[in-house]
Amino acid sequence: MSIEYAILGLLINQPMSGYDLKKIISRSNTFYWSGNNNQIYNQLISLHQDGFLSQETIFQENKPPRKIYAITESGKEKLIAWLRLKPLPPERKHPFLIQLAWANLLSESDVDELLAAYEEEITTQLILAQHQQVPSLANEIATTRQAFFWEQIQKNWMAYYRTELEWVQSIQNELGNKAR
Amino acid sequence: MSIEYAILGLLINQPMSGYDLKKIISRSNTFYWSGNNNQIYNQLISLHQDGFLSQETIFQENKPPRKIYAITESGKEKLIAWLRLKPLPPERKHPFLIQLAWANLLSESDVDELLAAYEEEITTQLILAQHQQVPSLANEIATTRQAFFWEQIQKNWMAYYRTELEWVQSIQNELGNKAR
DNA sequence: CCTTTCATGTAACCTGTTACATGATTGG
DNA sequence: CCAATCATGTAACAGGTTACATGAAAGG
Repeated sequence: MSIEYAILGLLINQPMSGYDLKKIISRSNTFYWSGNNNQIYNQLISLHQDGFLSQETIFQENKPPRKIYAITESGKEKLIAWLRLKPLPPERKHPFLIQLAWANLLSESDVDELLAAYEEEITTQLILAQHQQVPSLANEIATTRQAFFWEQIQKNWMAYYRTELEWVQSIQNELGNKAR
Repeated sequence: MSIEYAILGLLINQPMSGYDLKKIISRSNTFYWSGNNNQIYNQLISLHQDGFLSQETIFQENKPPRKIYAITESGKEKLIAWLRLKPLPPERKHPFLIQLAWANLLSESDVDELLAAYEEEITTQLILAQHQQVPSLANEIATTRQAFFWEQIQKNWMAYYRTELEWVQSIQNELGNKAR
């Protein structure tokens, strides 16, 4: 469960409410979660209970009160200990590959449509990734070192989608050269 | 839930038991599932109940009986209908990117270690993908058209890991050029 | 002797998703 | 007037994982 650490990391830059975290997480695609309530609010409560976060409630006029969470020393230690762990390999769920695996059951034109639809889908994702703003930079750049790492993350997503796009286009080319 | 369709697809090539499916699914990395019992056996039962699979029990000497499942006409229709659906974008879980996002909290040598560990991890995955055998080809090649699609799937995995590897190596280069 | 293979199945659990609920305020 | 924003929270469910259980046979 690394959403736990994404939360701790975001709270290093500045204290925030669950609502703020939810917005950042659901709007970025670096954090691949939907940013749903259940996970974030429950995670905050349990991190708070375990002393990794402190919490302060701020009452506002005409608006619901905000619960602001800040990371504690032990929270920081927990985060840093995790950061040093051997990285896990990335996981991919790729239902389109399952579709392709039995695409021989489809007509040529159906396959063409499938490939075109996938190409479009990835193109959209690539454009979204290009305009993706780095959340931490949106507020205050912590250090140039952090900015460097965030750049690398964005590069990773771009390279990922570009590879996927080139792949589907190469299939289209090969099919085009053979028959049509 | 596309494991459902992975099962239907595998059973198009030939009738099989849950045990056989489990082996194929857990040994290939095209199918990203662990191939655990719960999902496969339950899925088989529910597909059978809905008439998408037929089932026959074969008793053996000195071995437990096998339940052989075969795809029915309506199962084939279900599969083909799904194959024609607009493909979903691939999903990635990439905890290493979350680690990198706050890698500025680590020392330079810790970061170097992290990157080296990730590079090694991906290299291993790449080698595994190279030696990965296509399950359907292992038995009988259905058509050259299917063989073509399976090749593309393997290419996708290879390109995926190669991109990831080049990415991490480019970070190592940039860090190396700056400081050391 | 211990592990693996064959073959099916159950139980408990974790992660994550969608949908719902409240209730005031702002904007098109 | 309807939708979105602010802000927290609950409930139900889907998808997937690990671990356990059985019991015989084969292999190192």
